[in-house]
Amino acid sequence: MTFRAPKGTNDILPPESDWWREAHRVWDALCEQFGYGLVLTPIFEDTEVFARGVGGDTEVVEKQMYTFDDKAGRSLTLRPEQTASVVRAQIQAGGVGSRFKCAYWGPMFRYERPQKGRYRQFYQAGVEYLGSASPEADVEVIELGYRFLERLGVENVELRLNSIGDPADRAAYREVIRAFLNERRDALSEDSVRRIDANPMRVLDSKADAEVVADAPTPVDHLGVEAQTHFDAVRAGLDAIGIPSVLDPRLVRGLDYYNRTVFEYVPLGYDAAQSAAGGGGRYDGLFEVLGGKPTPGVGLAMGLDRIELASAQRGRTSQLDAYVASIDESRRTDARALVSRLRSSGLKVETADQHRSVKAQFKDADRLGARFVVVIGDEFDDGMATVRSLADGEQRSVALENLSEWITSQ
RNA sequence: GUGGCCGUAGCUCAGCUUGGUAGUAGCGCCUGGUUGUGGUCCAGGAGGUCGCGGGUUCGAAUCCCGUCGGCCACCCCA
Repeated sequence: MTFRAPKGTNDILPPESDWWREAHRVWDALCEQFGYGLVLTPIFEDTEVFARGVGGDTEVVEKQMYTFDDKAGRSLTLRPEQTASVVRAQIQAGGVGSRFKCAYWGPMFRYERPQKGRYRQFYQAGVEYLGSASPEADVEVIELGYRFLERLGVENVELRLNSIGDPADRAAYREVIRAFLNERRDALSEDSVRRIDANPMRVLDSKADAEVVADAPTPVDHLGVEAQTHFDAVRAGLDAIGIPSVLDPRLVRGLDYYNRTVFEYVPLGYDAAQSAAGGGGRYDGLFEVLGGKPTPGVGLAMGLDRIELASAQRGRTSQLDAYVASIDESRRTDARALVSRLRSSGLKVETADQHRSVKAQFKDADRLGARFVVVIGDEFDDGMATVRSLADGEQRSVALENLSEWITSQ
């Protein structure tokens, strides 16, 4: 009997995981710079947190949740996203005093049919900017996601931006779009017809009905004064810091808690149906929905699995500073002692774990991408080592006491 | 959830139409050509219950059914 990872889940092993380690470092550094503290929440929550937070009419809640009863009969759900958890945590902690900025990173779970860039366990890095209704918060969050992709070498990213207005704007718009869709009922797909009553705005991003909906009224043309002012400020703010964006009036997103600003990052070179590498928006009503005091918020989530697929740095392995090779069995102890000293001085160093032919050790070093091979032979007794550069084959004698400085200086 | 394509060595894949019991394939791996030296080259070698289960047949990688998994589109979103 052999086992495999469950459908839609992946093992991420070296050397592929080198990218993940790097992405995690980049993310942590970025969030620290931007002033976002770390938030850790449970991987499962009371099912109601998501059912209410994400919204009962959403695809995610209707059919994608990993829900189970624990031994005491509580209904729990593996988090399909983390915003609802973070908001729940803040309410539990007593609410947000002034502004509160936090970041997270971890696995999310949705029961879907897997595809490239779409898995049942997938990874998101995200931030939440809570307690501020200012468009400046939107701009900062959007910039952070943009910089993340930039630092990971994701090229040709299109930032798509839209505003779906305040709840009152949307209620008015809903009647307009409903009327439009009803007139064209016969031309629409089954899915879209079903949405006319439940969630007509969602028909806008249907691929099957793209033609029918091409000249449909859009939410951004039905914004109230306040939402319009807010949206203008977000766009101006992005312009001011040199982040290009395109207005996408058909961008609506599938979670109920969004209002006003919504956005997605789409790497244009990434050829797959699951094209959004990240996205987010404003969710000013979410605190009330989860039983808290009215508190505005804006956030984003970046899809690490998809970013990896689009990242220029994928497959790049980190270099080893030195590989220590022993000339024969009796030199293993000396080799180990040197490895220990070089590592203590901060270098990345590897060696064999038993004596092998020198040839085999060089091959090993080459495979690992070592810059230098340090040969430990009889010269070791005189305090010397032979150092060969694998890049150009140049070889020289270096005193052991200067070795780490010498390698560092190269 | 719906429709389609696919599953042979560690990886990429040929063979499947016309069933006869797997390939000098490429890459990778190991050893040797150097008694203390890689990446090139040459020689040799290891490695596969042909995803799994069942059926048809004297005989199945090859045909049929089921199942698991992957991919693509829809859907949905990260």
